Amino acid sequence: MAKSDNGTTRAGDVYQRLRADILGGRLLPGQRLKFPELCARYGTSVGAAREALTRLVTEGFVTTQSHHGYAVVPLSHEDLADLTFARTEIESSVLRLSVLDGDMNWEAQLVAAHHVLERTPFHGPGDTDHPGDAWAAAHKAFHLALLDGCRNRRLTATARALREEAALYLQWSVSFGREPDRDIAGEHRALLDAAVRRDADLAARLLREHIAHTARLLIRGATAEHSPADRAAAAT
Amino acid sequence: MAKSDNGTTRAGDVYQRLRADILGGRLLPGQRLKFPELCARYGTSVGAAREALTRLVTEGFVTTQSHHGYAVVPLSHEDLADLTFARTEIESSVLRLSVLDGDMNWEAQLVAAHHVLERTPFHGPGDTDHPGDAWAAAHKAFHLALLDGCRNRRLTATARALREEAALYLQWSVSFGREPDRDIAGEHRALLDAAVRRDADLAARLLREHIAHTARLLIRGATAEHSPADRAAAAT
DNA sequence: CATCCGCATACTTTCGAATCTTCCTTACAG
DNA sequence: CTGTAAGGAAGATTCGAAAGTATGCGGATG
Repeated sequence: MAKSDNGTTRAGDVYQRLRADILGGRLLPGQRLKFPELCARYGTSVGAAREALTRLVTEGFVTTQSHHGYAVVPLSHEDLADLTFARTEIESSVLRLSVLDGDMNWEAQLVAAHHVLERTPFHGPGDTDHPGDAWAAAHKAFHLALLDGCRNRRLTATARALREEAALYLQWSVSFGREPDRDIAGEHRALLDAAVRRDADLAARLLREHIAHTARLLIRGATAEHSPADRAAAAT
Repeated sequence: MAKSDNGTTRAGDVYQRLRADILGGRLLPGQRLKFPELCARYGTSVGAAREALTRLVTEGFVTTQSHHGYAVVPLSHEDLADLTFARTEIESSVLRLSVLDGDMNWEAQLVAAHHVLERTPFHGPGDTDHPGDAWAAAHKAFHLALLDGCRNRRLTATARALREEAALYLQWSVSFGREPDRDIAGEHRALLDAAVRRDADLAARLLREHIAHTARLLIRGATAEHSPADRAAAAT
């Protein structure tokens, strides 16, 4: 939303590192963020940490209560459902607009992103449960490319923000188990086809299903094993 | 989005007052917000002002660039079009969900809000151009009541945030001129009827038109007379 | 034995001067 | 006259200790 002044200021620096640590799973959901710890961890003063935290609060990665400090936002099935539903609504709307508004350059970038995604192996080396980093990056790039045709800054911004939040859940999903009968690559190809053929309604519908499908897997995985909240509590 | 800790902390207090001053038109769009001025105006220290500003940035009321300070967000026709389009998309979606999900209590609150709106005179005492404060409040309450049936926190939060942003444009619209053939009260009544009759699609369509209609008036008024940006620049 | 009160501790919040960056003015050379 | 560089002023950012607030523990009381 706001093109924050990252990198050039101390506070912006801490903000980025803190954000990366939360999204990267190095800080656990629900974990309290105390100033003494933060200052030691990032080698800054209280003021800088405070500013970084207030930004993360408005982005939904951190919660706060007066005089009770800050904490990484806790994960819950309920919240995942809320987030997923919001995403299906907004992302599909934005995609529809994207397909209607997108110019040829958008199409080209989209095809390019899909090309990369298609040729990137799903699994990282060794791990057969989680998707590899390379695939995750290509996947994200493809979906952002899908939305990029939409001319409306506010809509694309909210869609992207929700996607970032969803990344938190992906990080903490115990098992990103693949359904045997699911064909993720096929879903992406179908999305690409609908977009290039300018079938906005079909594209929107496909995206709704795509998101809902992934969310179902996450919820099932989290329910089957320990919930993220449990793990966080245990590790604290 | 975040239930910020207003009121209980110093920074939260400044945040609220600053926000009210921007929305109330006491701070001009595009105006720079320098720390010495702010500290004098609100009787606080640099730190508190800074935190308030960072929050307003993420809400879209203030902009910032590294080492270049903060400023009230500048208004423009382009941005108004962007905002209006985002609102038609999101508010209509949320209203559809609201009509589908809302329970009897929601219905009751909605009817109550409409009752108040219907009996509040449009014009304040004297002024025949701008709507009166009482009407504006009732109008806002009615529209919020419309959206309140939606169970999804994120969607309702974004819809409300966009409405707040729109309030900024309303504040600075030179002439909220009424079209002779427009029947605002009738539009509201139609919205209420569709909602109570649970016709989600009709309600959504009516709301789209309602928002677009109002925005057209704003744009026309702003184009006819001085643009808000001009006035802000002149007054600076 | 359970409950309540007060104290000690840890943490959050606040402050404003010191530091650093940027922008504007002015002087100088080409 | 134009373009460039140095100096100065204005303002943004940073720091960390002081002040304020909650939490948890221990002892006293019913």
